[in-house]
Amino acid sequence: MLTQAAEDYLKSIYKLQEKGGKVSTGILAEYLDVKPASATGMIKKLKSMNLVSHERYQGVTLTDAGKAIALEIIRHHRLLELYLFKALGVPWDGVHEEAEKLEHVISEDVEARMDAFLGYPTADPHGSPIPDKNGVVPKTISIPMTELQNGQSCVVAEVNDNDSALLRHLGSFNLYPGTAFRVIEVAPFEGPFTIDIAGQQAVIGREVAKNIFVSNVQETDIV
Amino acid sequence: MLTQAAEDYLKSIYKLQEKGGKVSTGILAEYLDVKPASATGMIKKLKSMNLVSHERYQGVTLTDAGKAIALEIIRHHRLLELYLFKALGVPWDGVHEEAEKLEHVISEDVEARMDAFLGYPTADPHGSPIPDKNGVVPKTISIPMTELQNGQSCVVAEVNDNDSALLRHLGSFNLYPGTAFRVIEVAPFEGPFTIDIAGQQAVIGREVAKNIFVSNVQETDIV
DNA sequence: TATATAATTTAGGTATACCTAAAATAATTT
DNA sequence: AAATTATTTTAGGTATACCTAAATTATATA
Repeated sequence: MLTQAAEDYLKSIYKLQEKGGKVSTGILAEYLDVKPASATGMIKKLKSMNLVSHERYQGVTLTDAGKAIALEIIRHHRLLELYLFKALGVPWDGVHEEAEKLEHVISEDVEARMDAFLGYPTADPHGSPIPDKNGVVPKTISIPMTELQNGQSCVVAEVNDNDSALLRHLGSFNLYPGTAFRVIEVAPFEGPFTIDIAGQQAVIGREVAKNIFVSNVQETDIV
Repeated sequence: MLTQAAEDYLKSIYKLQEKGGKVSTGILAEYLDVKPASATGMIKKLKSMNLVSHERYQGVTLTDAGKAIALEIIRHHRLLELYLFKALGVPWDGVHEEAEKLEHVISEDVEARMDAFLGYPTADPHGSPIPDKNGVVPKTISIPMTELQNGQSCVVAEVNDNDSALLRHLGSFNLYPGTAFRVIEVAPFEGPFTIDIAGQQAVIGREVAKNIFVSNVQETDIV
């Protein structure tokens, strides 16, 4: 069994790898809120276990074995989030923190039972895909809300899950994955978005919109 | 926040204190499967936090603060066991091990939600009392099954929860808390018990019977 | 290209919680 | 009471995972 810290490193490397290019020691350290020297140490340890590849000053990459573990932890995390949300009614801005602790201790058996209870879901409460037991991640096609134009309608596909206050804010507008809305107006000069959600108007600032990803984008006639 | 190890020590001291008299370093170490020297170290640490009282060579006692924490952990554990059993269908011989890990990471919020889901229960799947939020332990009146006489009927109140194989064995006879049975015959010379459970006969050895505690004992006419 | 800046790694230190082996203390037996 | 045995504690060591500070290596600027 890996330590919790090692699991967190693998998970973080995976997420950073997904987001963008090279995962440097510094980026990884910042993401995990530790000092670069600590990241160097853990990278050496993970390398000795053949879970990551690493050349000095060149950044880290997950090996197949490391990626499999990372995906397993992410699966635990996202299934737990959805379970807490659906079965116990934990608000969506609280599930992340809770799952962060549980993901390291839940057994495969309990996970399978939650999976069955939830009907083998493919996305967590924030819209993030849940990898299956074999580490296959369901594909989701979505674009940042910031790319939307006047008059376009769409459905919320996914939102960033790492900011509780933001999630509460989005919740107050009902901006959950699955919710449809239409862009009434994008203010010029990178301004805020005025949108229509089920007949209600809402103004969404650009910084907030950056955290929202949408799908099913369609041109609509202005009513 | 206490470390997981410290919480386990407090919980163990509480349980050993319940069972019998003085909790010595050696007894505690054996119970936790660590060396006596390790127990000495942790006792010193807990004493410095005013969670236990300890005089060299005299055994440990929980302070009020230590007892409160011990009861909180035990509450977590037993609520989790019942939740896993009822909500997720985990077999009763598996819930202990699972709860052992979860009890240290579950939040008060999630615990309160499980408590409500379960209807504020007072006993776990093995019949052990669940302390309430204030640390009050529901009183249970029960006697060891080994004290039963021919012809007496009773209800299973509690069974020892620390042996999976035993629990599976009891489960195969339906000997769960709440199940009623009648003693048909106690074999002489400390022999096994022949009992009647819902019309089915079963033979329960003495070593097994020592792990079963019963209540509502009544004399019955032999039919 | 030389120098300044930034990123990374090494070296050495902290805290937790375990270990073994030896010393100290208590309890039991002769 | 003395000697043996058992228990407990001290002393010193291991592994994990973090830290700071200094040294190294790479990158950017003059």
